[in-house]
Amino acid sequence: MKNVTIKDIAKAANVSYSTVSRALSGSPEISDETRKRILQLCKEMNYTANTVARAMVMKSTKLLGLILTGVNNPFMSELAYHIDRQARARGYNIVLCNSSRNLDQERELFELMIGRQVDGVMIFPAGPESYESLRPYLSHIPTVFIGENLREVPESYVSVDNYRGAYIGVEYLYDLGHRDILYFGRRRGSTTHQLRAEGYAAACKDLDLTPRYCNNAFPATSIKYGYQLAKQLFAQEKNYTAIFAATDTNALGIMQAAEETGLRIPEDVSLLGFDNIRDSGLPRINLTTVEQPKKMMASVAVDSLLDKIQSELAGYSHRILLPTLVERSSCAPLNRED
Amino acid sequence: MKNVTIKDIAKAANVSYSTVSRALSGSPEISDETRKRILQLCKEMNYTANTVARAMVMKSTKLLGLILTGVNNPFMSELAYHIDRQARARGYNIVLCNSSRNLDQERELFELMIGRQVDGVMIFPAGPESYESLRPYLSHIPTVFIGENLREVPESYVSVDNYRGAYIGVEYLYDLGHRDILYFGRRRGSTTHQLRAEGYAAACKDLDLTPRYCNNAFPATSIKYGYQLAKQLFAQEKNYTAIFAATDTNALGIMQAAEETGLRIPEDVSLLGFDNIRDSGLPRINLTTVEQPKKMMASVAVDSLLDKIQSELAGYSHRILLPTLVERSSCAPLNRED
DNA sequence: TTGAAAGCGCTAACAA
DNA sequence: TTGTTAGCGCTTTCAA
Repeated sequence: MKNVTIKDIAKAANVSYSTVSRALSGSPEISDETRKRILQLCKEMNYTANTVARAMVMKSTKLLGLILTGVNNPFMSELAYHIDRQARARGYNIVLCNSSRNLDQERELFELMIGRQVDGVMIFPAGPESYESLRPYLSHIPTVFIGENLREVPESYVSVDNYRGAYIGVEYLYDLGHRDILYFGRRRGSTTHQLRAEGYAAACKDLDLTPRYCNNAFPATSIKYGYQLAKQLFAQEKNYTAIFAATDTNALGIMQAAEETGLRIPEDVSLLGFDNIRDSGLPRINLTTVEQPKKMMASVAVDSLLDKIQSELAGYSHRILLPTLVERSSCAPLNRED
Repeated sequence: MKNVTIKDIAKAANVSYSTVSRALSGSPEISDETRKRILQLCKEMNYTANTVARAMVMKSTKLLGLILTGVNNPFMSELAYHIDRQARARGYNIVLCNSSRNLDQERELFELMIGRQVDGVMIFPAGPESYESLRPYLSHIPTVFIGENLREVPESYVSVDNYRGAYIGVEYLYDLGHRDILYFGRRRGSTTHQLRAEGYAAACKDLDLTPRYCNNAFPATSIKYGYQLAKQLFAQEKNYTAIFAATDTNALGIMQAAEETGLRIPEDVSLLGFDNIRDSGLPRINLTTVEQPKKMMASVAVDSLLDKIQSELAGYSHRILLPTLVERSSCAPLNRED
């Protein structure tokens, strides 16, 4: 079970162990002949370099922390997948942790990451308070936030232009003929949601539409909460022809409530989502939605982080990606009789 | 940016650094007074223990490798979530990697894990060949396989009783009145699938049913392949009243094809899945299915691995969990007129 | 081109 | 109860 070390190789090759190190690291200060001989020996003796020992002297673990609120969430699991691929291509591995949207845990995880000497961390924050809560650590370790817009905060993040996404969504519905568009699931205490609501409001203003809201007082966004909210909504009089859901999970909840209520989508009401999670493309669901480009976000997140690590520069960057509309079949043109 | 070390604390406290180490590790060979003083100082000076250095002398990184074919898959992302929670509760962290079902990458990943000195690895194998392919490493590092049954192979694994699951599924359909049950998506080259097919066949035999198969010649299981296969199937004459899909993703593909064909589920044909992935519980989908208990699998996987790590024992264990039926609305009773 | 030796931050055996 | 010291496996000066 004991692994063979550089010393074992040195002994076998009858050289000093610094020579072996040189052979392995591809240093030029070594003769071709000895290098070959040593490399050959390494293969034969089944040598695997000890990354931990190397990390200790190099002061770099080639490890990146990834803190998510939960990988089980389909949006995040896709993100995680792409982040792993991108990081690996750049020679790094991922230490994955879930905060369960809990600020205390989140802080604990950050300390853990620091103790583990990861070279940097990517974090999908538990909430808008995360920044304040994590601030003491941010000067100790390169960090990039993902997903949430931190706005004026002087830390790196990558996210989608949520304002613009909502704006695009309203335009799409408008072009389909809709004039009464309900914004469903507005939630306080989330910058992301705040920005989406602002984009919606702006588009309404520009297109001369009356904004209507169905606010989400629940502490989070989920299918269940979306469902409960929609049940209440459908019990009231309907003064809209289209619903713009703040998130796809909300939209999924709406679908369920609609089905039970006998409301047909898109015949009786059009439904537009935001995020384009995996579920939205499923048969029978086919939700038209504003997409967050997850693969791109992952790629940009890793790149930003590595830039930050390598440059030693204490600056920060805000990378805002443009969302696009993914057309499926939950929105229909409105034949207005006016 | 430079982190404070045990030496800095020692200097500040005016003690030797082994004393600091003792204070930190909760050793009894130290006076309460100095311990308190040191701990206080650590807090003030913002000391975080360097896990890498500790790992080096302790010969344990408290890191567990997790190799999946892809976290973006909903089944695996749930598994990963629970594995992280369970591992963390036991003081370990997860290094996550995706093999993309590629044997070469899988092998590379394994070497990487060994180099990183992880204490053990959990792997959802790329295929049934994985065991042979990874064999050379298995003696170097405690490993447990997840998901796939390896049958007679002398390595630890945790999986669901796929044979029994299929059997239960047929019984359920039988109790609903179905006598003509098609097994959809049988695939060679996967022990898991093989076992499910065997369970199906055995149940048919015991219940005096004629087994019917719709084989999957595609290299993997996915919604897309399920859809393509189902399209072919629905073009032929229908000699069954229920379809038992080998996996939920297959079932999802069937749903899509059925929709296009005008076949109603469950009115025209009942549909039963296997796995209970997250999507199956979505509104409008509501797939009745045989569940793999993911949380339990995660928990058992972590426990088995830690047992193996701690006991130093070179044995292995096969943990087979019992699947259960999750009833939703894709299966209907059959009113037979016989 | 190679070897000797220091040191990364920590634990633990041994001395005091 | 505390200090001294060796050593984990590696990289990297500095000498030879």
